[in-house]
Amino acid sequence: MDWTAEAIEALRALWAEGHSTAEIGRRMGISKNAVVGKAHRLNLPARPSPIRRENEPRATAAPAAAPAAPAMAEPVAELPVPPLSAPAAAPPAPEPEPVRPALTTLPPATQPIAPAAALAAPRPPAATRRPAPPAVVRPFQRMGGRSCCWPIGEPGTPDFRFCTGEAIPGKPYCPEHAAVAYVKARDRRDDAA
DNA sequence: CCCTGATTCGC
DNA sequence: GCGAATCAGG
Repeated sequence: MDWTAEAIEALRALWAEGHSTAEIGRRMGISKNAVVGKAHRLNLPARPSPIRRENEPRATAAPAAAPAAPAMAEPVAELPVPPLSAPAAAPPAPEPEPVRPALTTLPPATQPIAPAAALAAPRPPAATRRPAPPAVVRPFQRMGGRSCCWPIGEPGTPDFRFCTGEAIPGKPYCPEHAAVAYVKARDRRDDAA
């Protein structure tokens, strides 16, 4: 996994939303260990672990001087509520038709390119008009948020659909898919062609 | 068994 | 820094 800024952003976003590490791993196409490991390294707030590792053989040191736990407020992970900032403006954005990753043509710098990581992930169809997504919508979805453009499933098949996630403002994909869709220019330098 | 997250440690 | 292996609880 190459932890691009986008990937980290996606990890943070999913982590903050309370998804399980395995789930995040699934969504990002990486292992849960990778997720946990990275989250840990990023010092992301640990979530309630099912286990407890305090009976470590080293506590015996000087428990006496134990710093009386300063009434810590409970870590009520309060979701930062996505800034729906743009009050009335919510730019309808005339649908710039985000150039669907054309593997053959290499746009300049940071263009959405085919999910490189998508070697095992959904492949963006050449060009697909966005049909109304299935009636099934995740409760997370908020109004005003534009849906993620990431195609899921084989285009043309009955179960084909688009990701129902909320796209990052200014981007056509939700955080996790943006992580896969956008690759730093220098990173795809040579594997591009 | 399945799941969960945390830590360790070779790379 | 990374993440598989491992641990440990549900």
